[in-house]
Amino acid sequence: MNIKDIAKMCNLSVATISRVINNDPKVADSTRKKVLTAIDKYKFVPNITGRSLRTQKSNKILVLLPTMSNQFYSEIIQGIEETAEEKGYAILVAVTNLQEHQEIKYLHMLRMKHVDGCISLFNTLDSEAISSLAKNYPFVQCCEPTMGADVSSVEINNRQAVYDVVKQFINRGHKTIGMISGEYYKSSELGRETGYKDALNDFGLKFDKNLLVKNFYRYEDGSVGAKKLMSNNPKPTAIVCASDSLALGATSYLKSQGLIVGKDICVMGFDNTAITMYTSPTISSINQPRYDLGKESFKLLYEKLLDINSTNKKIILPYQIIHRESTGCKP
Amino acid sequence: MNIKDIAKMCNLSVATISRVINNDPKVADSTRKKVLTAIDKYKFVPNITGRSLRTQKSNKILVLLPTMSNQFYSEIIQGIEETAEEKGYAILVAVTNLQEHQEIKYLHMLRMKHVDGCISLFNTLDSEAISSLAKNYPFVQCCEPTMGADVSSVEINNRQAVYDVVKQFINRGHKTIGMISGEYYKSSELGRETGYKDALNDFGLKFDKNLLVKNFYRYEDGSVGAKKLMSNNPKPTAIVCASDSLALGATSYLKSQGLIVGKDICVMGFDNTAITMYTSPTISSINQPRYDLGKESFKLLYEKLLDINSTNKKIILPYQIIHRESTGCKP
DNA sequence: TCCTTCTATTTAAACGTTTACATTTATATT
DNA sequence: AATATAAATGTAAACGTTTAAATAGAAGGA
Repeated sequence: MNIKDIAKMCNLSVATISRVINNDPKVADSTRKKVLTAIDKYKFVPNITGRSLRTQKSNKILVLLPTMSNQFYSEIIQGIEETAEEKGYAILVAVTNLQEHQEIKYLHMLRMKHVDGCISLFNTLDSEAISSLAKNYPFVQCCEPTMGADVSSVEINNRQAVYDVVKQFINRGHKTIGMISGEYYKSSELGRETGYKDALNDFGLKFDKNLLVKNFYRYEDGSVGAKKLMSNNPKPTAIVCASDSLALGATSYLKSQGLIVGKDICVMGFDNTAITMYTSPTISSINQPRYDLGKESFKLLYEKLLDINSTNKKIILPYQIIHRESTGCKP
Repeated sequence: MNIKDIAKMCNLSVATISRVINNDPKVADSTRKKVLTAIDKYKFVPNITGRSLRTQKSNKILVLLPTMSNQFYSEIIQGIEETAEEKGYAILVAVTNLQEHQEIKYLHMLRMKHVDGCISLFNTLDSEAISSLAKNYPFVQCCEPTMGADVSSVEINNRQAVYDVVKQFINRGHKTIGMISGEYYKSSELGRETGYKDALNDFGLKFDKNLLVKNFYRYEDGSVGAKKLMSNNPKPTAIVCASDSLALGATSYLKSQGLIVGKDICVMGFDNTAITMYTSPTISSINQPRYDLGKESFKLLYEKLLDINSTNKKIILPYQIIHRESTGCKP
C-alpha cells in the first residue's frame, strides 16, 4: 500500500495525495476528505525512506551518550525526546562508551545525513573538530561543552555550584575541605575544581593539592579517593565530590572507618540522582535541572535545524544545593 | 559526492561502482582497484537512504526499553549492540516509559519498515498482538516474554532462581520468609513469585499471603514493603526481593528500625546491578547474564531477519546467586 | 572463419516520496 | 460572451541506490 495505490483508489494523481498528506492548503475540501477516508480505510502510512530520500531529511536526531549506566542521563533524554516529538523528530540514542572510534562512527551518521542533527552529552574530539562539525551540521552539546569550541551548548554553572558548596562549608566552620574529582579534564570537571579552589582562596583557606584527588567516576574511585584524603594531615572534615557515585563510594569507605558521615565528616555529591535518597546516610547533592537541560538542548538544535547559520548560543541553567544527612541534615 | 560522481571519475557505469561497494565478485581486479582508490580519495560513503529505499531494508533494529533509569538494561544493550554490529546492523533505542501508546508508536516503525526488526525488553500488548507481530515481523523478547505468546525469547529461569534462594534460606534454618515483588503481573515477576511459593511448599513451610507484598520497583516500594512485612506476626527473618532497588529500599527501612541486615535479618536482591556492592551492607543478589541475554536476543532476531518463517525459540540462560553482607557473608 | 561460452560491463527500471512546473477547471470581471 | 484570474489537479523529474536483463568483448573449439 503506497501513495500510488491510494491515488488509484481515489482517481487522483499521486501529487494530490501527497498534498493532502502534507497539509498543503491548495487542495479542495471534498478531495481532501475523500483522500483522508481512503488513507484511513487502507491504513496507509507514507514510507519514511522514500520521503527521506526525496526531502533529504530524516526527521531523526541522534543523541550521543558516553554510557548507558548513569541514571543522570535518563531524564535529560526524556526532556529531549518530548520536545523533539512536538516538532516531529524521533530520537535515536547511541552509546560511545567514551571511545573515540565509536564517537566518530556515530557522528558519521550526521555527515551521511542519516540523521538531521545531534545532541551530544560527551565528546572526545578536540575543539577544532567540534567547531567544524557544528559549523556544518546541526550540533549541540549538553552538559559538557568542549572547551574553546564554537558550538551551541546548555549546562549549569559548575564552577559556581561547587564554589557555593565550599563557601557554605567554610561558613559552617570547616577548615579542611577535600575534593574527589574525575580525570577526564573536561569542562564540567575543571569548572567544579576551579570553584573549589576559588572558594578556598576567597575565604582564607589555602589550596592543598593533596586534598584534591582525581580518578574515574565509579563507586570504587570514591572509596579510594576518600581513603587517600583521610591519610592527609590534617584530615578533611568535609568532602565535595564530582558525582553521586563518588560520594557514595566515599561514604562507604568513611563508614568502614567508623566515622559517622554527616556528623564526623560531611560529604556532598553531584547530580542528585535517585540513589542519594536511599542510602544511609542519605547523600546531599547538587541538583541539575535534567529535564530542562534536555529540553533546552533540543530547542537550540531546532534553531540550527531551521538555519544552520544561526548564531551559537550558550545557555546556563540554574542548579540547587540539596542538603541531606551526609551534610548533617536530620532525616 | 554520490555513486554517479564516482562513476564519472572512473569512466564506468554506476552499476560497476555499486558492485565494487557490495563486493560482487563479478568485477575485474583492475577495475575494482581503480574504483576503490576513487572511493578512498573522495571519501565517498554510500547514501543509506537510497540504499534502504532500493533494498527495502534499513539495516537498523529497534530496541524497545521500558525505562532508561535502570542500570540493568545497560549491559544488555551493549550485548545487542556489539553482536548486531558484526552483522552490519545499527541499533536504535526507544523508551516507552511503560506507556502503551508509546509502545505502539515505536512498534509502528517496524510495520513501516523503518527498522528491520525489534528486540523488546518489555511489552504491554497482549499475547495475541505480540504473536501476530512476531509472525509478520522479526521480533524477539528479552527477559520478559509475554505469557502465552508465540514469539522467540531469551530469559533466565526466574522461578528456579527464587526457588533456589528460598531453599537456601530454609536450609539455613529460616522459618519465616517474606517476599517483596512488583505488581506488573508479568512473566518474570510471576515466575519469581511461583518460585517463592513452590519452595515454601516443597520444604514444609506454609505460604502466607501477608508475607508477599506487591507494588512497584522503586526504592520507596522496598521500604514500604519491608515495613509491611515486619508488621506481620511472626516477623520474617529473611526477605527475597524482585529487584535490587526493592532490596535497597527494604534494607534502608530495616536499618532505620535498628536491625542489622545480614545478622538479624537477611535480604536478597535481584539483577546484581553495580549498586549492590557499594551500599552497606552490600546486597546479595541474583545475577542475570546481561551481556549474553542481549547477545542471544540478537542472534534469535538475526534468524528471523534471514527467514521470518523460522521457528520461534525460547532460550533460557543460567543465573548465579551471589551472597554478600545482606545475607550474612563477611565483607 | 564462425560459433559457443564465459566474463566484464552497461543500460535502465525500480524503490516511494515531494515538488516545480504545466495544465485544467472554476470563478470573477468586463 | 469573452477574458483574466485564481484554484485545483496532473505530469514528470528528482533523490541515490541496487539489480535483472542486455550487450560487448575475450577466449576457446570446431
